[in-house]
Amino acid sequence: MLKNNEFIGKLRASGLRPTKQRLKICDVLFNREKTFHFTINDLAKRISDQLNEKISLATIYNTVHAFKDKGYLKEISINSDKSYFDTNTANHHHFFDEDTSELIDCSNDDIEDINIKKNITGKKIKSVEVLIKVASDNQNQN
Amino acid sequence: MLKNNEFIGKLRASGLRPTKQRLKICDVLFNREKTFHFTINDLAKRISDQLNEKISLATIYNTVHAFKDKGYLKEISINSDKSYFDTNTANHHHFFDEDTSELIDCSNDDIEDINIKKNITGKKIKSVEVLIKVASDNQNQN
DNA sequence: GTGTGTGCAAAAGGTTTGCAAGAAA
DNA sequence: TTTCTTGCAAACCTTTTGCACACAC
Repeated sequence: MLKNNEFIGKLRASGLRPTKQRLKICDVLFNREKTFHFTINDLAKRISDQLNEKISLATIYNTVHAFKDKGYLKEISINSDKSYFDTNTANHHHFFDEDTSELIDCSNDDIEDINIKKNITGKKIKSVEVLIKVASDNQNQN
Repeated sequence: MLKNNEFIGKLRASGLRPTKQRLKICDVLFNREKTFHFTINDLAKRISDQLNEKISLATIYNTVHAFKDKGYLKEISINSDKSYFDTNTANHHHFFDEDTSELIDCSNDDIEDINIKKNITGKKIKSVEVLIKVASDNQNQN
């Protein structure tokens, strides 16, 4: 259970001023036990529901991007439409439930090592992400 | 090297009328040796460059979605912004070059089998996609 | 002729930007 | 006081939609 002081320290250490808005966003994002998967809209909704307060969308976008750049959030690739973020920045994979558009973590231990035999000249592998799309048995494939 | 007649047959077989526009799009998409990775914009640009002709964006979107639904194209998940499509509909994976935003095929043979030990109750796996992000050695990680 | 497809322009959704006012250092 | 941050509204980009006209059958 993280506290405001810890957030302030973390923000300062990253060169980000600990503003009221950023601390609120920290509270919603990181003051929890389980990983949080969200879109910007989810986050905005949580902020207004949970804190009964509004933070401008522009600020939320700013902050989420700043947090992502600083490595506190991870962006996840799902089919187009919107961006998904993840408070779990460890190396891991995802299930995407097509019925509900929900993301579920899949730890590295749940997938056997991925061994890539091909490589691209002059390029270095930055990340390997596995996305497993699931749906109820009677749904169509994407 | 596919010909117009083959396209007409394929379209008919899928319940799609072989219109002038669809045949042009087929020509750009499938009349080639190598896999083609594209965004809608890429495709629109190719059409106007290569055929010196314009097809309305709405029609291009319609057609690409129809082709995807019929299984002639595959949609690929990259970080948000726009949709990428692939003329290679076989089961395979991708490298994404962060420097150039280019996609490169990675055949199934280039990756050892992916063994998923976890499963989601009541859900069936629809697809497993591996995205390997690469960049020049001196680039930042995403 | 009937039903499908096309193209335009407008709308919609998510995201970014410019800028003035406000808060942190 | 200087610099960074916020918030609004407008702009932007990709994608979708409504509708009249055109084309395939």
